[in-house]
Amino acid sequence: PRIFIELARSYASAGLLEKSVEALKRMEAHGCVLSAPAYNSLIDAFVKAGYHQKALAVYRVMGQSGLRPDTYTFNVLMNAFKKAKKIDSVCKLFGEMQNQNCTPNVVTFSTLIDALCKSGEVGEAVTVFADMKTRGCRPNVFTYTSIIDGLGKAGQVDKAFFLFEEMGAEGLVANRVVYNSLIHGLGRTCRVDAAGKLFREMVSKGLQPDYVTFTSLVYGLGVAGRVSEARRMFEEARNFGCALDTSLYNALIDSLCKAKRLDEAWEVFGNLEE
RNA sequence: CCUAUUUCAAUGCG
Repeated sequence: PRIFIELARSYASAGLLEKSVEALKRMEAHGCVLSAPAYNSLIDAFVKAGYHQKALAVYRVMGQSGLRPDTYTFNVLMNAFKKAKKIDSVCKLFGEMQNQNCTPNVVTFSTLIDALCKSGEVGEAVTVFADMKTRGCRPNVFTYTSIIDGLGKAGQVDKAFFLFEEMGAEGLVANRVVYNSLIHGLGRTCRVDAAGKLFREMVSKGLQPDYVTFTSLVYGLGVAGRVSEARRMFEEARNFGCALDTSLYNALIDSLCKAKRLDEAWEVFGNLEE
């Protein structure tokens, strides 16, 4: 079945609906069972390629062939509409799956929470977050990252911090992405010292900071007007063996320009061209 | 773009 799914996914990434479904169905002629996971995989491939409508079309084909959509199916579709910024459709699907006695799992809740955060409804996200707990679904690191990021972007860094600590108390191990989210949130609100402290903390735990980490730190220092430190942090990235990404240069040049240190900005810009 | 993935979700830049 593996081969047919892979072939179907290839067609999907090229946006070919008919061909992909045909490839998937072909497995039955070869004695394989065409199951829900196979359809889910194909739907996901269309979502990843940005074809939300075609993903939905496959979902309908699935229903017509008598297969019940499962939790994964709904998760993939909710993610599709989240990416398309159709928050109403995400919520609708969430309700729909429960009408069909399909149980939401931690991915379902995480996706919903992330969708709400990204559409500016952080309050709603917090409600859902509390909801999932009372329904016996434990948030994981993905869930926490979404809500921490959402709160940070909404300027509610203190709440974000609170949840970060709650996460640790729940026995979940913070990874690089959570740290990055919180550091970014702190940087936006000029709380660079707290951001720096977290940076050291993540390093001491053996986590490898990446270009996202450093971009957030440099950007935060720049916004706070602490340009020399921004320059030093940029060098720090080099010391950590972090690839000097364009976004990192961007953050530094931005900081220098804001501080009217244009000569230095040009100089850095010159390094970028090589 | 970057990243990631072979059934699903999280951080960056433009």
